[in-house]
Amino acid sequence: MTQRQNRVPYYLQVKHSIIENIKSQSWKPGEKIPSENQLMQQHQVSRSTIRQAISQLAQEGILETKRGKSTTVKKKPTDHVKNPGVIQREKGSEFSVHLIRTVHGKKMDYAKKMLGLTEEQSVYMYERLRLADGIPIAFQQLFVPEHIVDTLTDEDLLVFDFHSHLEEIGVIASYSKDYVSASLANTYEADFLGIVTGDPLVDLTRITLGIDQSPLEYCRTKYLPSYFDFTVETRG
Amino acid sequence: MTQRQNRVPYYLQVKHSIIENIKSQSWKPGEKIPSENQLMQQHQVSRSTIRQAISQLAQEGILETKRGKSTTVKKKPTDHVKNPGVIQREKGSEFSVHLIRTVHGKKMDYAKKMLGLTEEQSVYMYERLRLADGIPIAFQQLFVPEHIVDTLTDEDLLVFDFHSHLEEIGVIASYSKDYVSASLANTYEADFLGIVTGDPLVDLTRITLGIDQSPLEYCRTKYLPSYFDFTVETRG
DNA sequence: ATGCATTTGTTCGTATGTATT
DNA sequence: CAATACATACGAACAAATGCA
Repeated sequence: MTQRQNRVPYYLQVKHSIIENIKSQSWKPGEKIPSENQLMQQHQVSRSTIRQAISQLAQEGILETKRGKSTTVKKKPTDHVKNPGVIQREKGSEFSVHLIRTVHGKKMDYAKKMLGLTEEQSVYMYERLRLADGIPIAFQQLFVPEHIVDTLTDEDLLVFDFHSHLEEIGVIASYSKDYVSASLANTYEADFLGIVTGDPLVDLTRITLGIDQSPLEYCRTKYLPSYFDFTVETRG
Repeated sequence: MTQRQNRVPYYLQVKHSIIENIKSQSWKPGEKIPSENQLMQQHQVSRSTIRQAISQLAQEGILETKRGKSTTVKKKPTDHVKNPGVIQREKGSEFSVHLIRTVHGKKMDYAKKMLGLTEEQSVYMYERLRLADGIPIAFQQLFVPEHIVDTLTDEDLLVFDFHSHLEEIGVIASYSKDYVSASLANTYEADFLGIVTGDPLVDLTRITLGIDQSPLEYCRTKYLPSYFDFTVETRG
């Protein structure tokens, strides 16, 4: 397995071997990996070398070590986001979406402006309710240009994460921008969310562009503050 | 320096000692630190122990090592590199700060919890108003542990950006986290901000840690939504 | 409850490799 | 070329936490 002529340091070879085992699902998240002694014998290197590989993987958040217990493959570290340090999370365990209504037309000037559409082009607006464990946590208005709608099925409109769903059906997003603000619930929104008119909401606006810079979606979501986390970490 | 009866591992004692030297500016960013051999003799421990301390600090981004060259204190990348795509902006042209009041004590349990302080430690709270062009745009409560306050002058409390001001006076932050939410103005806040009780506010909470993970500040700022921008761009 | 085997954590010492000055 | 600096690697010993018979 490990070989000298490579001149790749042994500890890196061990590290890659461990990563391969995890990627191939031989060692699954939450499960034990072989002990340091076993790895020593498998790779025919010293314990220090094994430890160097493991400690690096631990610091990278891939393995989890604890004295006295076996080293395990760390379970999915919560969020795998494109923008390191930015975490958007809805709180709950079971999520679903309820479609309130669909509007199709050439009005909705503000949305059309945000999507960069011309006068003649038309827009679909989907008003949706986002639910966590059956409780409404957000009121959402999703604006999509007609030419994108043509590629969607009815079920596509009920997926919880429309944004990442776009990718799955082959529509590639190259750029998206989120604006965060606060607003207060109007009577219409409050009714759906089971709150009182005037309660505060986290107001999230997202614009997504395709690889050719053409607009894919303009989405405005108003969350109950306690069901939504938006955090930004800065290191260095 | 290093002593056995502590039962704090030697490598952690060395690590701490290095951090102290950096915090006290004895070893400045970009400059060399003593070689592993010198540190061995200073601390009277083996080279492996020194290396364990240094390699961890290197992985934490505090030191920079390179074969053949001296280990240096890593220079902090300038602000804009920190988190590409995340923009926080207050709107206006002329900014200032008004100090409403100062509270000092051992109550304020929530703030102490966020700062990771013990029962006996005390906290200073500064209630400030952030103004843009003379108009109040945010109500801010800034909690600082006593040992940080000791290093501050009265003028330090009136600077507009306390966060980046910390760096200027030599207190080095390694990590900060911002939470964004929404809340509604209570009567007290509304009064200062010139709005009506119940108006929505963007609720920004920031926690800043030093390089030794000790808490530097816990800050809660409530902005008038129209005077604050928080945007996140994602590419790829 | 006790004790023993297992597992990771800390520390030492030594030797050799490789890049920089 | 030599001296210095960090990097890799081995082996050994003991400590501390855990789990099991």
